[in-house]
Amino acid sequence: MSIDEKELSEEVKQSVEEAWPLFVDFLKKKDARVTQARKIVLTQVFSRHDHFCADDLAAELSSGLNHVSRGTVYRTLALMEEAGLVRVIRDADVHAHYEHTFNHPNHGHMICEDCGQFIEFADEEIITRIADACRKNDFAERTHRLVVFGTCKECVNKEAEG
Amino acid sequence: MSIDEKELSEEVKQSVEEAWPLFVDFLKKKDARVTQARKIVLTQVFSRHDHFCADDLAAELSSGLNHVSRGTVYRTLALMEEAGLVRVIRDADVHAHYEHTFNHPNHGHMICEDCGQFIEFADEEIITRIADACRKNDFAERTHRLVVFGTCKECVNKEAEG
DNA sequence: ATTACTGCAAAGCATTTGCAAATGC
DNA sequence: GCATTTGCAAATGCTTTGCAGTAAT
Repeated sequence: MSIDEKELSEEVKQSVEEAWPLFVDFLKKKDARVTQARKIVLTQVFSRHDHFCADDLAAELSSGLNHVSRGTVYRTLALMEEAGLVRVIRDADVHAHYEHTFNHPNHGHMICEDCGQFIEFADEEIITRIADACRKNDFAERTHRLVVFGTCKECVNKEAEG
Repeated sequence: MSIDEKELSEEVKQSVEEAWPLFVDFLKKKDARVTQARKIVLTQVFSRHDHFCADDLAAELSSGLNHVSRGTVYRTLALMEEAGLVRVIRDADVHAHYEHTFNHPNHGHMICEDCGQFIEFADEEIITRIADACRKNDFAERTHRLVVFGTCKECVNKEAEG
């Protein structure tokens, strides 16, 4: 049951050929295993040109030769994100987070993935440029959201000490 | 059982005094009703200075004099967002959306709230400015996400025709 | 009076997880 | 051979919803 038998366009094949070794490296560095299931998921990801959601991908792999279970698809996507091979556009975090708008113009947020802290930052130019991009695309902006994920100063230091 | 009996700082009182009439106007325009529960939720929202999540707010209002049920808190927050009084920082959309990163630098997405379409847009300067902001805050960026919500050209036209 | 809103508890639903079997190393 | 992964199905947990009672207009 090799996945190479799938009908893949040249473009997809090439992406997979470039991306798979990167994933293998990542897995080895992590002392994780290089498995069939992980290759199938990666291939399916690169077979899609557009945006997709985890559940659709899982559905596509729920039957047929290249079957991978839902749980494994979710687990592999998380790994691929960690490896930087996939990006989350819209996340389904357990909690929806709010803030009030009153006298508080839109701004970006940095979220520390270690301690969960939110740091606000403002940049007029970014807001202007977003508005410009919308104008160019004839898109009527209602609101926007800019979130940066990473590690805050304190947590970086903590790690360095540890 | 008036909510005015709550101990509120001057600052909070003032925000509520300014924001409540705006919400009342919004509700009237919508032919929706101005209710005690809605005022309690709005007051609680402005009693928080920081970011909060829907469920925490619901927990705070789940007991005591100013009791409001979970369902109503969620429904009211949605109304307040529509009214522009509250902003969602991190949403719990049903689906998490992904895209691949390979040969595909980070960029923004406009999501049409009518048809669900994703439109990509790139702006080098925005990326640079985000990196600058992170540097200033000693924040180690792993990745960022920029999403604009609104209505695409086609859907705006559709509405105009309808 | 009429109609919308609320509370409650149950349902929804994407995602996560526990555990036995399978697979990579 | 041993440890990690997988598949399956059940659990999780935020959010939504149906319905009967309540409150706003």
